[in-house]
Amino acid sequence: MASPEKQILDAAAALFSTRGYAGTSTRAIAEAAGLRQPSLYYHFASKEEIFARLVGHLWRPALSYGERLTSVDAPPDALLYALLSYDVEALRSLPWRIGTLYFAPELRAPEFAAVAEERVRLRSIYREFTGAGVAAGAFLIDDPGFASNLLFGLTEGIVHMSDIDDGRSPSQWGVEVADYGMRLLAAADPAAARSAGSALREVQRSSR
Amino acid sequence: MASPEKQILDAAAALFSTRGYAGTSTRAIAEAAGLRQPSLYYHFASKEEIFARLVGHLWRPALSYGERLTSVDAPPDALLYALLSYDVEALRSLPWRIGTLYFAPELRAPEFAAVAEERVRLRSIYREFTGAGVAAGAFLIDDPGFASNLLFGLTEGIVHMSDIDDGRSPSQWGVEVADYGMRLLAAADPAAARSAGSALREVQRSSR
DNA sequence: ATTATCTATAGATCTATAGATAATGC
DNA sequence: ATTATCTATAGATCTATAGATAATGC
Repeated sequence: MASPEKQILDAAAALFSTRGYAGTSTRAIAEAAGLRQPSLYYHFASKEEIFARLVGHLWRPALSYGERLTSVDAPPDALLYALLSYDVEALRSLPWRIGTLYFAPELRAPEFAAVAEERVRLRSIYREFTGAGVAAGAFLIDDPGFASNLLFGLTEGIVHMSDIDDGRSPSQWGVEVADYGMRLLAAADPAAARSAGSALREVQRSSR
Repeated sequence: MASPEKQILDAAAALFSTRGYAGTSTRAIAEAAGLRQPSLYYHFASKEEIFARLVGHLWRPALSYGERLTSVDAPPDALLYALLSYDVEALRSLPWRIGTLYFAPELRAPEFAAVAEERVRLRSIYREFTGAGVAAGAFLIDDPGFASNLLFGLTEGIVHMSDIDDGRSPSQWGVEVADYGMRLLAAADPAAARSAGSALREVQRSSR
């Protein structure tokens, strides 16, 4: 039997992501977790704290990985491939439809400025790798700012495809979306980006 | 001076899209529209009716256009180019950040099944044109189902870029995203798709 | 008479706290 | 004594209705 905290967080994740934060009552969370409404407050100080526990680190894994990649000596197309595939795999691995909380209006509130800032930093890493790739002639497009925004938007759009459950595993989603990303950027040598990018992923995986 | 209905809808659009449906009170809407809370009910039967007026037709323009395109005799890459550019232009033309309501959890409620179904139909048109393009050798990818989902996700991701206001007009957004869409699909002849697709847009525009 | 607003308020929530209770561990 | 729950409830909302009021148009 899972701990009460975990049961509360699971119930809240399911409810917040289907009905939204404001549309979910503490009573609904509690009952889904098998408790009475006031018992939540023994484990969490407030409804907002429950939400913060769920969304406080949404971008963290991809951001950490991206930041580590910035100090790796590898071609920019490989770096971007690795980041894209990691990011998408992480999104597809999220439990419930928790990724849809990326777009919860409450996340834009001042209390969650830190979360929003992590998103901005991740986007800027996409931008950096795209720009470096264009400069190096690895991506044959001419507007890295616009293209990297589209690419970032594409990854965020992934969370709305959680209703699509073809048989693909999260890691297959990662590499396939990364392949399409290389097409979108008109990669000069997508096969090289793929193999070098996948190699960077392996390094990541084994260093855990 | 705009009509009270319009002022209410404008206020509600701004509030719903920044705070969400459940997070917006009828009092907040009324006061933003310059009325007292109960006066809303002279114009609308319920809070939900206000929401329905805003989101009831979100996918309609693109869907209508897409359905008209299905009976046009043109190469599939041109059809897809036209649909993509139209869709994105329409999204970038929405007032406020109303497009973010595409993802409001309330839209998944049974009352809005008709809206959700329009989205599904639009997605299936994307799918149809993509499949036809692959069959005709116009798109050099091998999984039209997956690719068209990504493409559709990309357009939906556009609404989250409403904070990005580079100088581009909605129609520039349309053609540029369509250009990137052709890359994503590995179009065999993107320039042809662009010129034929743009021509289809012109026909559309002038027949209004 | 109709239109468009208002004040007042009913009735249903909702979050969070107070304080009782039972079980566990020293 | 501490831990984890419970019942009861305070106090603040929130949606929607009732019914008064003022202005407009026949």
